[in-house]
Amino acid sequence: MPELPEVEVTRMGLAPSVEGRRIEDVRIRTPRLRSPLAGLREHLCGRIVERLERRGKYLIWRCRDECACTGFLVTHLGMSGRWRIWPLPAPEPGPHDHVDLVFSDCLVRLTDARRFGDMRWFDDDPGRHPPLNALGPEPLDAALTPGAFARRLRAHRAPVKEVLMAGRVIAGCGNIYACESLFEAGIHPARAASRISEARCERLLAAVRAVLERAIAAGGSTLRDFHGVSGENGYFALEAGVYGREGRPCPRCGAPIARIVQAGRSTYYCPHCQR
DNA sequence: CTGGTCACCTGGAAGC
DNA sequence: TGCTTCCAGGTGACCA
Repeated sequence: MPELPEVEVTRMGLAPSVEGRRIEDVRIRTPRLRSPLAGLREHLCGRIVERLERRGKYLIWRCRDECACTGFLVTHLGMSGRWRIWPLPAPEPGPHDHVDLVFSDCLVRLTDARRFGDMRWFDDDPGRHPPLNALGPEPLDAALTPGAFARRLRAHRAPVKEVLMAGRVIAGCGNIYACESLFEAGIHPARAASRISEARCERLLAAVRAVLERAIAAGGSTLRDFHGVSGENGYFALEAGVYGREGRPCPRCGAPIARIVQAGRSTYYCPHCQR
């Protein structure tokens, strides 16, 4: 379900209900998602969620206990995960409701049909450990300069679409936003990253930022089945330029959108506008 | 290091 | 209607 904008929208939705609040109980109904969930209850019960942060597509729940001892819950929504807030008493959990974090007056529930999501505990800064330590810089962080982005991007010979999606040059760009950003920047997805001029790399960074910011402002509703933390319906508020539009006319030039497969994933692009 | 392939899961849509 | 096939927002292990 989620790429960076959906995770950021989720973070903003959850934060007011969890920040500064004590986790009274943790209910785990599934032995494992990507990682085993055993032990999470012991780590989380009684802790206070100090801050909810985001890194790429990961949420980082910074927690402390009564002794001001800090720890970190790192969660990922995989392909189909979502968090939802329920006031107490919450409805009975369904078959894909794997975890509840219970607070004094509400609970937040992780639902994930495909179970590609993840929850892991870290006793120290998760940014120093896999998987976060392999992530590239945050695309929306102003500290990332166009020059630095160009240098990093051009160090790779792989197709630029694959480099964007791998998350090592820049974090958080999944399949949809990688496609849309390349369309916006007029760059062919199969072009070797190393063969993109510095000027066009800079245009790509601007495109990535514009596309992500637009999606966040729209409430993450680029994904057809994205739901907010209160369950509000996902609807395509942002029409994709190319994603999922194979054979339909390019919004810029009218040429039919093409689909190719890169690294096992569908890539959509305009063969006329993207070079 | 690189690129390719596959595995992890379920459910929805499309095709017959 | 019902069965089969394909496809899906992500990651990471493994192999040449």
